[in-house]
Amino acid sequence: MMPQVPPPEHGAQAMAYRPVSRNIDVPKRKSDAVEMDEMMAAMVLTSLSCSPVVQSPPGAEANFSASRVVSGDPWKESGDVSDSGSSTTSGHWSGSSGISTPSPPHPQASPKYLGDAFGSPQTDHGFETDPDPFLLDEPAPRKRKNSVKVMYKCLWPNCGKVLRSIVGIKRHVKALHLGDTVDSDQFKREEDFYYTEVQMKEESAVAAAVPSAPGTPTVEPAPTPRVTSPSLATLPLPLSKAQTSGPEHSGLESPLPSGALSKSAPGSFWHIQADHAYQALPSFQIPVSPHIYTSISWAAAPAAASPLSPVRSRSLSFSEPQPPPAAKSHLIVTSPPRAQGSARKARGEAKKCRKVYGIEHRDQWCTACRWKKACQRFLD
DNA sequence: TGTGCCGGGAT
DNA sequence: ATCCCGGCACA
Repeated sequence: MMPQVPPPEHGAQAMAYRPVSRNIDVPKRKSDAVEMDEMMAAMVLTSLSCSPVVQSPPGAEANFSASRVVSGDPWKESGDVSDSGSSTTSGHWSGSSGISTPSPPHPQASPKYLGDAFGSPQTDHGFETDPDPFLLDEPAPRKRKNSVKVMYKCLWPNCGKVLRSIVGIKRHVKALHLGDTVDSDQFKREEDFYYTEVQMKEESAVAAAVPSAPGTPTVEPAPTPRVTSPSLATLPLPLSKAQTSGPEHSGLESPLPSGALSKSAPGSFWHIQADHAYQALPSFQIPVSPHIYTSISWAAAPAAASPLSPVRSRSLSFSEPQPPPAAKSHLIVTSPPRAQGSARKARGEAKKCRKVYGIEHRDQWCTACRWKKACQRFLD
């Protein structure tokens, strides 16, 4: 897990990682204002029609930030885009990422995607829906009914695919019909000729969109202006999440939204609050790690444990001594049949402050240890 | 015997 | 609430 120093030749790619720069990026590529407007309209529409609930789902987010992942700061990104408590829903993260993770390392749009479009004509009953993540769980109730939504229909013979976003449709055209020569300048704008704008009622649009949602682990966000490397879209999320704690991002940490901090708080944060775990929330100092293990990484672990662990252990090196999941589950299993009525806690195996720091460094102990209370730093 | 920590006292 | 310690249970 090397720090993703942006290799020079990929500079352009890595630059488009965040919404901000995206906006900057777009106008640069689109010279005429009209198209720009369409673009903006599409984006506005999509964002409007997307409730926070929709945005937060990791699946969407995961894919969404695909290109940004390159920049190696997905955690923060997630905070940016939707700071709704995604950390508690970590299960989702793992789940969806688990599905999308095993991305074939092909630099093309996912093979199945292509295969579908070409191989099975039946997919084009005129309404194959936008495989963009928004519809993943677009909560219909949130929609403003009767509002008209602009959709984009592919005009390619026998295709008729309808997408919500202009970007999506362009991408579709490019990827499927023009061949994935996305970067070549000659096709740069050609895709514009292969789609048309369609106005449809929000409701029907949704109806069209939703059905495809459940089964398909889709891989692409509508408003992604970057078409360059579809494969990126399948980057495993947990991985990126794990990266957050890595020192390699330390430079980016300062602008972190506080929300993200409190939830994910990469190492840099908790040792600021050196010690009062005992009375204060343990989540700020070292004890945080166990919580992270259980609530986040743990959930993600089954699917992506191995890639995670190295990073994790590095960032959480303080709590290294304890083997997270094993210890936890063990605890759960054994605790119910707790020893004879005594409320006394079975002595933990984990090292405690005393052992770790020694009596001579008592000042480094956690407060609990200093007060002869149950250690809060090295929980069992 | 050293250690972890409960229970409770002092401030 | 914070700090401290006697004393017990455990390894």
